[in-house]
Amino acid sequence: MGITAGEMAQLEDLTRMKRAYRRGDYLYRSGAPLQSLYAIRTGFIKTQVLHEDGREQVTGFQMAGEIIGMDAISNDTHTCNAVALEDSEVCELPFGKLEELGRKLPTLQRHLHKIMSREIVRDHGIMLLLGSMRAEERLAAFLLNLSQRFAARGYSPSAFQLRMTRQEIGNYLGMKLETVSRTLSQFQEAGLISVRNKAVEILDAKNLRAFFGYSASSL
Amino acid sequence: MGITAGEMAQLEDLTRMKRAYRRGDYLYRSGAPLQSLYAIRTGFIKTQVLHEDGREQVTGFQMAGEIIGMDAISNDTHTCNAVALEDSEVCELPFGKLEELGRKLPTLQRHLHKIMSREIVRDHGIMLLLGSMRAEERLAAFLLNLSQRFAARGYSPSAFQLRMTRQEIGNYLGMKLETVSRTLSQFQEAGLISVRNKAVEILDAKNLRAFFGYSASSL
DNA sequence: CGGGGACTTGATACTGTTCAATTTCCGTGG
DNA sequence: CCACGGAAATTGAACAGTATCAAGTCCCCG
Repeated sequence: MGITAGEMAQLEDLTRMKRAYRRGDYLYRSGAPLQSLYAIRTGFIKTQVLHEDGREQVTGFQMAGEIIGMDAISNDTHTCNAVALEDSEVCELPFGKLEELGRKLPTLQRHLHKIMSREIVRDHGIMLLLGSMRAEERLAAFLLNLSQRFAARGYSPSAFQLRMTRQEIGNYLGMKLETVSRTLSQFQEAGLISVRNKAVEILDAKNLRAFFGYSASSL
Repeated sequence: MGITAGEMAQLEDLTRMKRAYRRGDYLYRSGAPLQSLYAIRTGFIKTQVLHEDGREQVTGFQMAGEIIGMDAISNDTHTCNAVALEDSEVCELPFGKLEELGRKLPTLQRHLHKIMSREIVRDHGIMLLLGSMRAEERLAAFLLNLSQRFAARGYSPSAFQLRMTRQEIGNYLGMKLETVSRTLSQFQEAGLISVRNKAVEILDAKNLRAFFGYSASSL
């Protein structure tokens, strides 16, 4: 690929600036100028857009290995908030350097493009979910998506802790917290899952999956 | 910016491959390999994602000056369909060349990044709309967004033709075609708009805007 | 260990869907 | 160019899915 030692060093430099955030801390806020993209190392982050009238929409829950902040490239200004849902470690990737280095390293360039594209595809999946699924289906999709992402990181796909409140889940999925709670209880009664507060166990992934047609791949 | 004559020529080459599509033609289909991005010159395109169970979701209506196809970068495969809603002219921009040229022309590179980011921001706006607005608000937002985009292209912001059916509008906005129809009639009775089939006139943008808090900027 | 937020559950209200019946529009073929 | 036929749109009535309001419990943070 023609990566020189100097370039390699630059790339390493990019990932060295790790920073710790406490639960509730903001990585960035809507309106802040674009400085960096943020690569999550550990922890859990939520992103949310705000509406002038006070409404807000959670646009995603991000975990280790995921990169956020790309909304800011469009106008050199962040258009959403990013908040730590638990204590987290995050790498700041100065976007200017990323672009510059991308010009020298086609692999890096391509990688950046794929990451942005993946976000677009994910968003389309959520539009499908919000636009055409019922509450049960949305929640089933949500749980299976979490399950899959935990599995991909070496954690149990069947037992995990929710890092967000019912309110935040509901906001993300376009439903009220009471509906989230009721639907979780309903899944539990049906023997599909077991819930106790934030501890969730998926008992019957197959039938849970049946709730919304098929795979939870693109959330 | 240090653009050489040769590079300039390459850039021009990119935009030369214009192609005509008839109403109903597909620019690309879900599953097709990534070849190009598509810059719309004239006409109207809709993009839609498909779900295994047959459900589909319109993810956008695109018009002159807008670029689509970025969903395909993630996996080198398109994840949605793009269909011409009327006869249209579209430039194909071979993505490989775009990336290559981006390495030489920082301005082009930055431009591509902004376009992808803009799509992400737009999608977040739609998530907000789908997740937290009522039918009236969604439709008002939709009409004002169209109005604004027509205005930006030198057309009347107050009188225009819808290029899509009630079904397609409803699918995009997460509601049924009957609800779209009813809500349009309701807006008309309230003196906010005038509708006759696909011909829409916005009579009272101010009060229409009041329906959903504020600006239609990010749709 | 105290208190406030998070969660659960029930009863009721309401928005939007579904089903159905017409009407209108528009593209196609004669 | 007109007539035809199927698609698109409108409108009504009954129904379903969620939201809303409310009360009470549980958890966990400081």
